Amino acid sequence: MNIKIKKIIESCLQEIDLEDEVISKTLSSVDFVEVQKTTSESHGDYYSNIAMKLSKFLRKNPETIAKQIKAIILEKKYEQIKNIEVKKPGFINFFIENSARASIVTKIIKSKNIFDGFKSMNPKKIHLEFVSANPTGPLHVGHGRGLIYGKTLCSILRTQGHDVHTEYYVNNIGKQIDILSISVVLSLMNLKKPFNDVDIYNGKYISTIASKLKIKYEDKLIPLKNDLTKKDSFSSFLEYIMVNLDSYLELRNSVIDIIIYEYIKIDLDELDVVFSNWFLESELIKNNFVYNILDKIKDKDLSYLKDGAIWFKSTKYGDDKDRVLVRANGALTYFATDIAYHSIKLKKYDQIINVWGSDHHGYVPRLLNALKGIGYDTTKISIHLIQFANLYRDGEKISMSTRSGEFITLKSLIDEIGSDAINFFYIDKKIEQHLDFDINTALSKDKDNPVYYIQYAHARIEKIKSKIDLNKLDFDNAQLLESKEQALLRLLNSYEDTFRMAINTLQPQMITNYLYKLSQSFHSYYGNIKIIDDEINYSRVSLIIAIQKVLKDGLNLFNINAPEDM
RNA sequence: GCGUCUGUAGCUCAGUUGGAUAGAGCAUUAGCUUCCGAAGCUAAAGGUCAGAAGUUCGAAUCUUCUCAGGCGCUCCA
Repeated sequence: MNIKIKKIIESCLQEIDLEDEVISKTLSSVDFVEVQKTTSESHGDYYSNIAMKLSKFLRKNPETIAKQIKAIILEKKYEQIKNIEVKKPGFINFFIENSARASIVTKIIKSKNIFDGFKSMNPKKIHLEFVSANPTGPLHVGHGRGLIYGKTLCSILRTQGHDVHTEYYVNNIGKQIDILSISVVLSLMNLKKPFNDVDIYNGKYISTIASKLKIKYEDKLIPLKNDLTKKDSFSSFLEYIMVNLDSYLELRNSVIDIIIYEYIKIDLDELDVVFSNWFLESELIKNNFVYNILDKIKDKDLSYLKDGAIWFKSTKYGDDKDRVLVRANGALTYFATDIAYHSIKLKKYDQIINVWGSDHHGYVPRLLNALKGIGYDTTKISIHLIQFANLYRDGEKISMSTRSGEFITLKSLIDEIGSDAINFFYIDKKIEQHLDFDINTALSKDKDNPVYYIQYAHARIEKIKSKIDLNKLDFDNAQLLESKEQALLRLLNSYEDTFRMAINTLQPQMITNYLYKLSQSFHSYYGNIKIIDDEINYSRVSLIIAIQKVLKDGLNLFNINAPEDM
């Protein structure tokens, strides 16, 4: 409808005597004529600010221009336009006919899925990486936000018809993994020992993993115990193990496998998250890929050798200092393998999206500059940085440190509040916004809890449907003249604009906010207007069926249940 | 110190990309059950959009500065 009005205005402008110069300056730009939904009923359904924009060029009062435009449009008598008003600075407000407004009801009811109209004109091959938590323990609540946001992006992008490949990047090598493995070793040897250079992991899962590996490794470790007791730094301990336990690498891989298959994947299953691929960081080294990339960097004169390490010249791009690619001990940094990983993605995909914690933000320019330096088009990469989420219970903030083992696992949170609440609350705020996640709210069964409130609207409508004969369904907009009905129709008419904006800008919270508003409007309607009275008003039934459909398809986009009874 | 994100009602947050009188929920106050699910509805009250300057017909939104908070500034990942 707003496109129709836009066209009407455009054709109307032809009739105003604009100078050629003005025409070329204005009409040539596609979006010069703007038509938008009004925020208040008293301003009609749509408005345009065209008169204000033109006043600059015409050097005329915007209000007189607006009146001129109004007169021309009214003269032509468009059937869907009921009235036009000109307000204060020069707004032109359009009031459309009830029939035009109400047509959205049948349109929604007839549609298969309300998101069907959102297909992209040019579907892309998109690589979407999210979670990618280090396999050093089960997922905890701190991973939840990135996880849910990532999977929601996936749904949204697939709704648009993109070919989305989801990937979990597994950091299965590096210092943290050694710390983890040694933590298990210590548990296997029943050795409690603080190191002076690093904190070990000591969550309950460490001993669980140790018990699984006991039979295989205990005998091999016992002979080493005497010597190991004397090592009081982590590095010397690790070195001794690597020299004297020839199956250390095997043990390390077993630990990672257990964590991935018996913890992380189980947690992901609970939330119906399935990755297209699990990409192992070690694969980048196995086939020499990283070293080829390092050669490329060297060829571009972007790296140098100093103190036994290879450094990337990131100061050249404004970084505070240069950054290490290969450590003096020959080990690759995360930075080095990540450059390689992204170069693979860049070769195979049209667009790359990484969902990362905002604590990585300082790292982003470094990575992009390295990739740009060796000739890649980094505009294909977008990195979504997620701010931290804090959990609250009974008004108290719950701490979550992985290392101490005192964290709350994601699984225990799912068990407590259910996946619907998880799926909702983690995306209900803008990602740049710090998120306070209140467990009490998620558990409450009233208006305090938006998930419940939306689901309740859905269930209420279902209940009404169950009481009537749906074969008699009929729709006549003349039956919907109550102000609350008009408000609902206005809201339904805005779903396409809202959802399109949400989808194009990848902001799911715009959709959840809309669903909440729609539910609110419905509950108010329900509380004040009888739908089943002595006589059933089937137009009203049609209206609420349309509402229910929007609620259902909206909830389903986020993998949230739309219960028929609760 | 440098970088980055944030600052909107007592609290938690929206705000359709620069539009008209800034909106919800919670909390507070006052109402509504012979009636489709009260898990709800109807009201009231609550604001210097952190502050200042600028851009323009028009700013919570854009620019600059100041203040406050989170995060980052490892040969960690």
